[in-house]
Amino acid sequence: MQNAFHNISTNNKKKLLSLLESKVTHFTKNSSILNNYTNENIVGIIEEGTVQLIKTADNGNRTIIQELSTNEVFTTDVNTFFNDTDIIALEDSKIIIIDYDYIIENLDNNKDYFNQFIKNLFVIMNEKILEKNERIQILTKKTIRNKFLEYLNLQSRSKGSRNIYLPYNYKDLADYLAVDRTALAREISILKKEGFIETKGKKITILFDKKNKF
Amino acid sequence: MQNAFHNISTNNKKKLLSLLESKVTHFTKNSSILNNYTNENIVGIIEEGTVQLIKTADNGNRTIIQELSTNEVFTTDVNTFFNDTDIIALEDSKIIIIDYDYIIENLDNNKDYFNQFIKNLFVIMNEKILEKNERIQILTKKTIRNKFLEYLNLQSRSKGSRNIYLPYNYKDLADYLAVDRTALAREISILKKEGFIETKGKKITILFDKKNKF
DNA sequence: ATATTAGTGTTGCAGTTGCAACACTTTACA
DNA sequence: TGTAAAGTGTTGCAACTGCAACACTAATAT
Repeated sequence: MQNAFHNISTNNKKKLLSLLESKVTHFTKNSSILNNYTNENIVGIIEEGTVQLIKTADNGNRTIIQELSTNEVFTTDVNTFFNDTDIIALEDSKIIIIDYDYIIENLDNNKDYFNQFIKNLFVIMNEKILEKNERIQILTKKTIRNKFLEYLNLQSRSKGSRNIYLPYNYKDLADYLAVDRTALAREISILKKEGFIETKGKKITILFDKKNKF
Repeated sequence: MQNAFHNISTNNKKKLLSLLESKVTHFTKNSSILNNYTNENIVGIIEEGTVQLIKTADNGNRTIIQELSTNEVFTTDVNTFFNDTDIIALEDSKIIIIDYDYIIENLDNNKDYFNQFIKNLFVIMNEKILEKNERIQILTKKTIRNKFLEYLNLQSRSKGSRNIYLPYNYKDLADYLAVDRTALAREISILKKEGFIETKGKKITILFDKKNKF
């Protein structure tokens, strides 16, 4: 994921943040970031710490949608988040909060560092769109088996390898695929018995796959 | 959805498109747009006609992910689309094709019309992200009932009304929720019997909803 | 006006999934 | 180091869902 301040000097970063009237806000561990900005669209950039986008299910289970660290960006929208969704600081964090409208208003600006920042945000937004497309592509598959295989396909494709290293644990994978963890374990077990895949901890190897001609 | 040429005069639009070395390409009915751009990231803007983002399921069923008309924007990525996804012209269409990289490269440019264009694209990209977040929020619900109720909640919330007018038919709604049409019909039928909702054609009325205190 | 096609609603059934309960392993940390 | 907490794998079962088959209605075209 692109860094929002890629190719921007520390000095210019300061100028930029002052131009955008951004505020660096401290959030203590486990505090809610979203609660403070329910009436405006903001762009948040993690300066220090870790932040999690969390959704609380009907039964009270909380699942992590996304985890963001230093220099990563999140955007919020008044209409998107409510009730069951929140953004919380996983540890004490410093977050740069920018009013979305300030960015739009400053687009006429012709300062070098601002243009670089916009360029970066552009790349980041595009990345986010494509990332979400991928997730939707997976979620629209109708069985756990197909969701999981689609996940493997996309990973394998983007890495150009039949070996996939899970970036998180199986519990989180189940959350990402929006399925029950134990049901996923069952399907993975079946796929192994069928000789489709091999697993060793978080390494999954696709043995063969007719669809993608492995 | 924001128009990509919002607040840009016809004359400046021409200058802009020439600056970005965009090409207006004609696509005949049912022809594939994506096939022609497998090796580059493009931004497409519909000048005339209608375009559909189509996904072909394992069983051969084709479902429409998105339908775009005049002035609407789509972006593609080399890594995102393959095999089962395509963008096709629903009717003879003129499409403005811009190389994604050209937009990025021109961000240093300080022409008014270019800044306005970037501003528009920015708004569009943000809209798309939030739209996709909504869909993901729905798709991660585990039952048809909950997917449908989440859809109703989001619609009702954004319109500020208990009356929801489906923008498409029940078949397409099922596709959007990624569930079987007849199974959705069954759930809707149950919700009606339970007195949760009332339907009259494409108008759905939420009668009461504990969660959102109607 | 009528034939054809597209959309809608119902239901049985088989296959899939969530959930609960459990055993076991790994990790975190006092 | 030992103990609690977190993660993993298995299985039975009830609930949910996709699919097929069907009837009916609405829209469209000739």
